[in-house]
Amino acid sequence: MLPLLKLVPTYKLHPVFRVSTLHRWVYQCFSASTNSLQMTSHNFDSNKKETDFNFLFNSCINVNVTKQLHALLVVLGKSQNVVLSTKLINLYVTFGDISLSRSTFNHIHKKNIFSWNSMIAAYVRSSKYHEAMNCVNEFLSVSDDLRPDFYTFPPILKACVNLIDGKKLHCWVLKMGFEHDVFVASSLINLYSRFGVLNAAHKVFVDMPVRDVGSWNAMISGFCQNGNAAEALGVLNSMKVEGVKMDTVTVSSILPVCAQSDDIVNGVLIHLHVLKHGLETDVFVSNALINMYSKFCRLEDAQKVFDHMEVRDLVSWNSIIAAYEQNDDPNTALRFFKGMQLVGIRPDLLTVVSLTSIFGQLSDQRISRSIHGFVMRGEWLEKDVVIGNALVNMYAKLGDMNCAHTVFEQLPSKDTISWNTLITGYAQNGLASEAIDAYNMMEECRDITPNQGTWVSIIPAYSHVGALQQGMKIHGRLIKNSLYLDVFVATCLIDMYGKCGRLEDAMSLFYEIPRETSVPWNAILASLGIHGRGEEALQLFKDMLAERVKADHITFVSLLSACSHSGLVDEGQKCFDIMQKEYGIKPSLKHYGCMVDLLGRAGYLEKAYDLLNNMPLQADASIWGALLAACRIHGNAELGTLASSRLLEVDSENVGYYVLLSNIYANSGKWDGVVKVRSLARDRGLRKTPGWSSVVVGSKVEVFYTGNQTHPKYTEIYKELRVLSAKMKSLGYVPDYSFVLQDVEEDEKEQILISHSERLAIAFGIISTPPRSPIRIFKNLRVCGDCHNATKYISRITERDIVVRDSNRFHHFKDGICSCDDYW
DNA sequence: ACTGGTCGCG
Repeated sequence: MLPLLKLVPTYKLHPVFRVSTLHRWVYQCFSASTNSLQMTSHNFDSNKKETDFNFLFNSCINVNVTKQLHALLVVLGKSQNVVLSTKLINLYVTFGDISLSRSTFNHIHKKNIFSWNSMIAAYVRSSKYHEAMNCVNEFLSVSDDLRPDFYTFPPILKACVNLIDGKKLHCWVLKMGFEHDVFVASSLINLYSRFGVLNAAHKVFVDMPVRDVGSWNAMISGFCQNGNAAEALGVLNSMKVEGVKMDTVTVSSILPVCAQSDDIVNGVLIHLHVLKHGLETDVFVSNALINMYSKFCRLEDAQKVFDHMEVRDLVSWNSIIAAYEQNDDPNTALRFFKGMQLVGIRPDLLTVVSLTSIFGQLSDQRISRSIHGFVMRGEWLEKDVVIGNALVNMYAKLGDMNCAHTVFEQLPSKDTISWNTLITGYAQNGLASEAIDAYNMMEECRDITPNQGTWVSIIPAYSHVGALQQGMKIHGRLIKNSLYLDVFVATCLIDMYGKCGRLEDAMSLFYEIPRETSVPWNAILASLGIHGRGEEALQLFKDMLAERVKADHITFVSLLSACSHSGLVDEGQKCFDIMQKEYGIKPSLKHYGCMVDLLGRAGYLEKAYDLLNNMPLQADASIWGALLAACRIHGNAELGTLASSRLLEVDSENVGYYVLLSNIYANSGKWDGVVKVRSLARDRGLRKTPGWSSVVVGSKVEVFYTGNQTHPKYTEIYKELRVLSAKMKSLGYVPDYSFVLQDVEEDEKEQILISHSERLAIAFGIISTPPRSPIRIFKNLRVCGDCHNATKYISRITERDIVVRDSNRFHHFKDGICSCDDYW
């Protein structure tokens, strides 16, 4: 007869009121004199049955009280008693002292199956899986008369660390006929789920003649942890059909699935179930609720759950801290961290991971360094890679890639995420070629396999420098394993094709991939925008709505900038309105920037200025910059002066603005203004962001910095530029010195214009590629106005199509004409 | 007397 359902007494923990009983007792035994100790032992009837000791065992609340009880049992001559010793083994491991469990176990002369089971389980409970397996082997070799029973298997199955052993154990279970025991079968389900063999797990599950809520939970969590949300919810549903009610475990494994599959309806329904059945007093449940609401960005709900908790553990605090940290509120997160310290809960590794992210967001250099020190002192770097990865990420967020790289180098072990973090750090700090170098080094490591995270960090780096060939190589590699269908990877590829001027390739990829979320739509809308195809962007937006894809704030940034690049003022205005009225999206600085740009470019300078003045947010440099650029196009020196003075208040470091202002003055003949701006720039000792341009020749990306004279082809490049310059002048080109800020003689100014990075890159492209082939240039800043003009002439003289992508948009030069004229 | 299934990081 198979043991199917058993009533199992679970180990109840120690009612506190009994503590005093034991203390009084132990006090009588030990704190008094030797005589009274003996007297007490005499008084205590040593023939008492084992169950008479229960109240003492129930009174043990920590390892010290347990030791006292242990000593008492020794005095009473009970140290050989297998029942009492087994209880001690379990108590010691409950309080985290596995070595005391072991020595207690060793002292038992006649070990029985109960004591072996407890010892094996004790190792598993303290995550010493290797020792647990050793103990099993010891058990099999030492005792001839004892056989494992169905209590032995669940812990062993849990300790199993590879699938091959798992399958052997499964055979063993079958041979001994334990496969229908609820606990053993649930453990098998759990084992197969851990190794991702869900069909095997599911087979064990369906073959079970009797299932308790634990078996359902094992199956559900198996699907959950392998990311099969639909199947998990399916099992949950049949559980409901069979009339089994969700318990705290079910709820805490299903809630993360709701978050993962963006299923807020089910999430809230489950929360209602929790409230109806009073499950919210369980810490696991409340913690899972906090995490779920955090993923849905519903911080009020997360906090409500947190506030109502009666008992909060480390995970609760970590969860609420991470909730605010993940939703860009580092200050509140920090307040909760302080609250946690106040109630005396010690931070663990994950707390520190959140803290690094918080300080990265707060961009506080000093505290960031102190947390680095804290990690080093605790030698936490050795404990887990995640903490090191978090530090690399923190320094990257602070823009300090030197420190990030140093920490990275010091990591005792590096995983794929370490590399991804480093690559992303370089890429997001505009150091694309360093990102590419890091990626190439990563490819050389044999034990590191790139994953989705790698692609989404390296592809943008390639598109940043216009390395179309390399990007396409990755695309080809991803087609082999279908990862290009991953929405995030595909979106990067779309963005890359867009930014590299291959709009058609971007479009065809877009139509190949799943489009249920706004993410790929936003990318393709932005691509259309920088190519000046505003009408098509608006049409695609209509398609997006027809396919019931929800537009978000990024959609509107893409859309507004598309309108702005194509001069679609009314349409842009309309988008701005429906964004607020129909979607309830509060415009951010980016949206206002697009609108100022849109109105300003089209010549509605006053309207743009009004909007800027009346917006509820503090204008930043990019918005004043947009207004200033518009003033330059339309030659409005007054407003331009005003904009630039405000601009220099918020960002006096960016030399580009001085150039713009000087250019405005020069165009309106205000030469004293030009002089003033130049001396201002000189006095501030401006170090400008190094401008660079890149050009792809063959499969190699060549990068040129302004004034770069170290390139191996330097002589030929400058020779070509001088030849071109003479031809350009004969066609009517006049250098525009207002783009030169330095106070030098005219011929030197011409030399400076000639050494602009975009000019060097174009010249290098001309001398390195066959005649009349097209040239693609990338520039990290905006193209200089004089270079823009010069490139028109160059395209005519050399009969080449020249495509220049700068930080703002595409410029397509063909036969002396550019696709856009408002180049600033 | 001993057994299974639950929450948090980049």
